Amino acid sequence: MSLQIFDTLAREKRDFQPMEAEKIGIYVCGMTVYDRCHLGHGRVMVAFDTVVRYLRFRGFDVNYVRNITDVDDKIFSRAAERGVDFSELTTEMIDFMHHDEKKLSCLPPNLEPRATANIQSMLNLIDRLVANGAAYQGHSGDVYFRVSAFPAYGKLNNRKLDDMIAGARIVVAEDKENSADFVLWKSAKEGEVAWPSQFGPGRPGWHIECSAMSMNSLGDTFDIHGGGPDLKFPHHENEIAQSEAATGCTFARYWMHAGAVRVNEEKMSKSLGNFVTLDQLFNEFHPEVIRFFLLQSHYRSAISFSDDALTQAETAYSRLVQALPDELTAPSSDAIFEFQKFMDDDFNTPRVIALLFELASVDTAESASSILAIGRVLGLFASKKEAFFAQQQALKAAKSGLSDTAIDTLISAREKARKDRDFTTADNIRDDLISQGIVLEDGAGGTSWYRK
RNA sequence: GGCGCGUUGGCAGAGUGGUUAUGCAGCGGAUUGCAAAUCCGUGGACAUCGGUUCGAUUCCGGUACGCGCCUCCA
Repeated sequence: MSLQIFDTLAREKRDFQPMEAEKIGIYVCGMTVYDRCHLGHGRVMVAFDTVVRYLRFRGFDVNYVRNITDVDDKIFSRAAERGVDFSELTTEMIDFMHHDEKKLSCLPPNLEPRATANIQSMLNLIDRLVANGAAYQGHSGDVYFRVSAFPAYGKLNNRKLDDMIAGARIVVAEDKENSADFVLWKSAKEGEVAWPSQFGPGRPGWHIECSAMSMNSLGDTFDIHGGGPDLKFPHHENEIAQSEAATGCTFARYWMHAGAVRVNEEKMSKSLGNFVTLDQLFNEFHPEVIRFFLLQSHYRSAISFSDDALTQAETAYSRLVQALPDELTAPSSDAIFEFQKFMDDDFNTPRVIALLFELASVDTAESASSILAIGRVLGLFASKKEAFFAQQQALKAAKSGLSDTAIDTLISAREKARKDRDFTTADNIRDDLISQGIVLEDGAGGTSWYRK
């Protein structure tokens, strides 16, 4: 069986053949650290974490690199607003990011190169581009990539240069030769954060860091390059241009892009202001539920976020957790085979989740272990059954107006009424509790309750 | 204007040229003082028009609607 990956550049599923038989290099564009991560970031984290986990399950030695963009105008202006040094802001946001991804059960990348630590590599790369005519310095001191020097420009996005210029909404800087040329090095104005360079003091353009850092860590050509949907253009197109113009080699062999997260039919984004941060979500839902919610859709399709959708996911996921075994024994080889078949088809996690439910309807130790074994490859079931439900209940208790002791008191009163065969009173108490999210269960050993 | 994607049952969401996706919700039953949970069972779908085909939700083409990118955004 071969693994198929949808390659954005080829615009179709391709058999995955790594450069080396056992080793895979994957580079994912990470966060610009000036604010908290939102669900869209979470989706990219979870999507590529799942890809990496599965490739490792498949026996590959995966070198997962994800950069941190800690040089950026938004960072500088946010830091200035707060009156702090920009590195203070980025350090704080990086901590938050690590905290968030850990909660989502994302494994840390093997390497997290930071732009600030790689300025010299970027300058070296720009040097090569200037030397071979693919870049030039304008009168303003800014250094630009010369798009006309790279005939394949637009190949990732299936765009022609002429079309792009016609529809361009960008203001053309006077010292660009071509409006599609993009900046590699921005010269610093008075008071701006700057690094010294052969082009004068300044800061790198947005795209160059990923070319420099990916080639640094994985080589001129590597297997997979991934990122969020909004990076396809211009970021990844420009990465290809500047990397391939410098090296003459194919840059990334497979391109993977996650789908957007939507809110009310619109993309969740910083500019629309319709985002919800992961941190906010963690106050409402167990992080495993959020991961499950993301995995319920295929990584490439758009996913609509709503409280209701997450609540549905919570119900569904809880049922799977309920079906987990106390300890892992041998899973069903048929189930593992099916799992691999679905995942080999461009990481079809929704189909795998359907399989988990099919397994959950079979009440055997083998199928219960299959659920756990398969789910773990997807990064699910990080908490044990009891811990999961306890954490979930704690989350709900924090939002509830009723304390545990108040509930216990009401339940005792109801018990007394039931003993007296006063079912009207007993049912009134129960209905009252249900309206406050407390569900009672009368079992053989007495009444238990949980928060819904 | 250019490039691209989507439209599946109440909702979410896979997939397939002829056969049950799956989940949530609903309905019926078992169970229960009544419930809840659980278990069993069950109805319900492929935007629209045309083409190819013995047969299309699935392939091809048109239309409508929605969305994304072309500007910072994962």
